Amino acid sequence: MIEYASQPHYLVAVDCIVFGFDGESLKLLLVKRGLEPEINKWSLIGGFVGPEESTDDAANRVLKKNTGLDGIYLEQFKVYGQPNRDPIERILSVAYFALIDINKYSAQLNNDFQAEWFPVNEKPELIFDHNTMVSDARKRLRYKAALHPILFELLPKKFTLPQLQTLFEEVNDTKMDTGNFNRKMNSTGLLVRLDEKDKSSSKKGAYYFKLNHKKYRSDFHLVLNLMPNLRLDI
Amino acid sequence: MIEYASQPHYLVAVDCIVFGFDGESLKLLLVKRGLEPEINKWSLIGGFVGPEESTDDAANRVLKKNTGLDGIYLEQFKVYGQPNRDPIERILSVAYFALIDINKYSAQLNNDFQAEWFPVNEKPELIFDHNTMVSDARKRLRYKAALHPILFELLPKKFTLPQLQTLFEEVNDTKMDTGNFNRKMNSTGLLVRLDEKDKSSSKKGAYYFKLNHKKYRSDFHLVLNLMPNLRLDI
DNA sequence: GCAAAAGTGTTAGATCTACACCCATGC
DNA sequence: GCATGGGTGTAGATCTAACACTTTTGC
Repeated sequence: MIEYASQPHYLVAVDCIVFGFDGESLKLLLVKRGLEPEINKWSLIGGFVGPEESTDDAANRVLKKNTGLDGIYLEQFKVYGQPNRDPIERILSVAYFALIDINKYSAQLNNDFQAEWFPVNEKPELIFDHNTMVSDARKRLRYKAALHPILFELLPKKFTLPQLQTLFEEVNDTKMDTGNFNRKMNSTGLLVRLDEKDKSSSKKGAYYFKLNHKKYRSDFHLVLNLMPNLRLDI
Repeated sequence: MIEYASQPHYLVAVDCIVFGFDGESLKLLLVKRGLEPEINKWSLIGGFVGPEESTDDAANRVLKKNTGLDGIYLEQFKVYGQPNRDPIERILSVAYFALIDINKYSAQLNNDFQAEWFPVNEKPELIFDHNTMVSDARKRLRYKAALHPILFELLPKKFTLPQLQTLFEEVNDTKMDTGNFNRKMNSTGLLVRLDEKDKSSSKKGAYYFKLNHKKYRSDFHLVLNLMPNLRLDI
């Protein structure tokens, strides 16, 4: 007869792949690890799951501690459960990806914690299986972003169509046709054009848009066809 | 300074939502639970994760034990990590959904284990949060099946277009236009028509098809548009 | 005026949807 | 011959991809 008491118990952690976007490239928030083994090496933001909290709670707590932010877009995407993924002791890690508005929060991040933003294609080597986690998270982000408008979570309140297109191109590692992109975005009803223009990157200037939050909430689960020729790994 | 030793350890389990299809309705494989608490109540197939195995290994082992089958289509989809989900002690559960060909394996299942197939809409109440798991698994199956040809995993070697359509309709809880469905399926290149017909459900008979395995493997990650007007929860 | 980025228009082709219509066969 | 489920055809609407074109404005 199987009983609970005779079964092995394990450490359980959460790790967060935190994405940001600075208008040019997709970025990743990494921290210098604060405990042995591999102390002071780059790692994902993570921590152990406490006895009174769910894994979601733990991920939010860890993010809050490292970024000062509440209410971040957070999505659990995979458990890493290989018995030997940590050299000291078995730890199961529940991985989350997080999307944050980099502009809003960068000041706090860089001062209060040993956190640093890296362009996603120029990240340092990470500890353990964190490199795999990042790779998996990028795939998952790509998948979700092709079907749902989650990338708006990465943008500031005001943004331009060229910025939005760059973001899509970064996430999908591809180039898109501007005409078709604009038409598609405008047809979703998710964008509200403002009168103001951003002239920082062109003479003509690009209109600022804001998100139609009502439409965003109501149509979030509607599957859009945001990327042509979609081929997705996961 | 945080150290591993001072952190809490938890039980970790896997639970499998096993789907089957008998040609008419989508089914769920459930077992009578074999340990306290809630012994002899209906539950998902599950078990504790052993010290030397990954969670994937554990899911495969548990499935093998309960179904006699190797090489089942298996996909991890969520961790259930609420601290109080089990009344005795905290257990984190890694949930997998599995797709199996019901015809091939039903004999073994029903004899050797206390396993039973239930139509997915007529399942009994399950223990703990297993009802939520089933509901989440159905959503995830729906999502994936709308974009990738995974439902073939549920079908026998030979199947007809009407059967396939019924399966899609069951999974998505909707009705589809036969003409459009057939055209779409044939255009994927995934089907190979056989000479034989199934006359069991009509006078004219429906051609049997088999899966083009090569195409299935090569195009698996290509995102198809298998369902119109898609709205997906997860 | 010219260069450069933003944004609009156009067009051929593909796909989608709804629905009408033929097919094969057991009774 | 007719009912029944299987399967095909078709026309209009919609969507797509590619690319040419216009707009704006700092220099």
